[in-house]
Amino acid sequence: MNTVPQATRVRFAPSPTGFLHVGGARTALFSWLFARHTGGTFILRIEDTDFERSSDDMVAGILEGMRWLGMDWDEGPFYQSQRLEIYARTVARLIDSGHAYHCFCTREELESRRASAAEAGTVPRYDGRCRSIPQAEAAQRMAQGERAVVRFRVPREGVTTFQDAVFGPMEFANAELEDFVLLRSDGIPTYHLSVVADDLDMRMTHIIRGADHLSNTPKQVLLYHALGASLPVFAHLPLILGPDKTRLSKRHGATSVMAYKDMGIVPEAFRNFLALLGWSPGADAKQPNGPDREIFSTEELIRMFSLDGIAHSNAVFNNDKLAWYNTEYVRAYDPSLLLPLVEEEWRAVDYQPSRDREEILAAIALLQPRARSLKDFASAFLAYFGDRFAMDAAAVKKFLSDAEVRQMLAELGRQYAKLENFTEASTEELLRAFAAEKGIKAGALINGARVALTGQAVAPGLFAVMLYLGQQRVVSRLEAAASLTVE
RNA sequence: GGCGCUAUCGUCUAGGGGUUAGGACGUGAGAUUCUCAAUCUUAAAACACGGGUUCGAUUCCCGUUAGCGCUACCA
Repeated sequence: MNTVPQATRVRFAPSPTGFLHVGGARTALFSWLFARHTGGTFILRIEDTDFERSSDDMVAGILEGMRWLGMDWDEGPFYQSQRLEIYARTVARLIDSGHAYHCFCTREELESRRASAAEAGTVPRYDGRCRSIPQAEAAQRMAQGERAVVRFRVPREGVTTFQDAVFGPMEFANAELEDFVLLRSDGIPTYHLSVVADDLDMRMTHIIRGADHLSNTPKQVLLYHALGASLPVFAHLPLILGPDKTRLSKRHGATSVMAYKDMGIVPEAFRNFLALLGWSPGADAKQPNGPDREIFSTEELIRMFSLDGIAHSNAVFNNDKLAWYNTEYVRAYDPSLLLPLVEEEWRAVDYQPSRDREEILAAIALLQPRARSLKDFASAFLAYFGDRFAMDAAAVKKFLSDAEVRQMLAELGRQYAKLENFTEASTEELLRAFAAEKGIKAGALINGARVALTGQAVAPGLFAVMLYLGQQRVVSRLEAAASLTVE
């Protein structure tokens, strides 16, 4: 076949029956990466033909999630609910060509037939009893007010085949397929019809979606054939599972991507993590000396992404690894780029730092080596951004429960007040001399001072903290240790 | 039940007819001593099972088992 290089057109087509969830986000990411890698077009289409379960809030939530992850789209969002004529036209064509027919069986009838089939132990498949109703008769019955769905006339014999870019050649016996519904009795299309009609209308070249659609694909292939269209490339993605290896769901906790934002995850970390769930850059990640690479910039991901690297087996979502990615990203950020994200966290908890921008950036740089998430800056590390901060009870108990130590810290504070050249070296020198004079281990004083100064048992090196905080704050916070009550 | 997909450390994965089966997360141990949720060193940890094919299978084929998916007037 003589193939003309064709610009790729790929879509992400979520159903707004829930927020953007992890699985959907991964599908979107792979589609987006593929479109960007191939220099093609990325299209967003909202599949809202299930009016009962779709809502505007969910659409907004999905768009928010897409933006958070930095996945921009070139066309859309298109809404299937606004494209009903296209589906009606498509169905009319299929009826005219004999590929589809009206079915007057009611839901109740179908259900009872399914039930008895189940009882008899046979396969509960639509028996095609309305297949032979002539079009004229069908038209007449509908004119009299009878409700009908439109079904696709699946060939009784033969096989339907297609090539999946991930799973390879696929073959399904037509006899396994039933005459599925294209148009519901209220005139709303079902998924199979709308997805094919739209993918055709929007000239999609690649259909990237979850493997849960693999078994649905032959039905759609049949539709393509019936419409005289050539097939797009199908690429099915293995699913993402929860820790118990069942399909990821609400039971497993956070399932909406925005929940991860709320946990203090930075979008780049989430994206990096997601990209390597079910896809691997293979040799591109190998380094001559040292471990394989795990951290990739967006540009690298786009450059390296290919359908070939997609795994065939399902993957378990690993929270620990996500947390590790987050840590790596949070620590690698330039403080000035991290600041806006931190500020968002502060707004969320209604916190206002009382230091100026330069100091805040310095504090962020000081804290980054120990931070794991954006949340750290909005809770544990607040003592660096202002004077309003909480004392961690466990830390106080561990290092400040001795009243004598608290008194010594206050006294140390008074000595610091008199220190002329307040530097890392001088503060350390003074503290160690003071400890020696008091006959106490320097470590005990250092640990106590850390808690007095930061409210936490975990902090950067104490004297770096002192230098950052400045003489005045160090003095007053140490002196305040004396009046601390420990239960 | 039928159909489909899948199977490498606990997890994510690399690899592929002959390898000490590689890396990452997590876990254990040790070091450091100014804390650790920091850092460094280090250890344990995998080819599901059974048959073929082959001089040789973890790799290819078949089967078994297990897991997942589909089997709607949901998508």
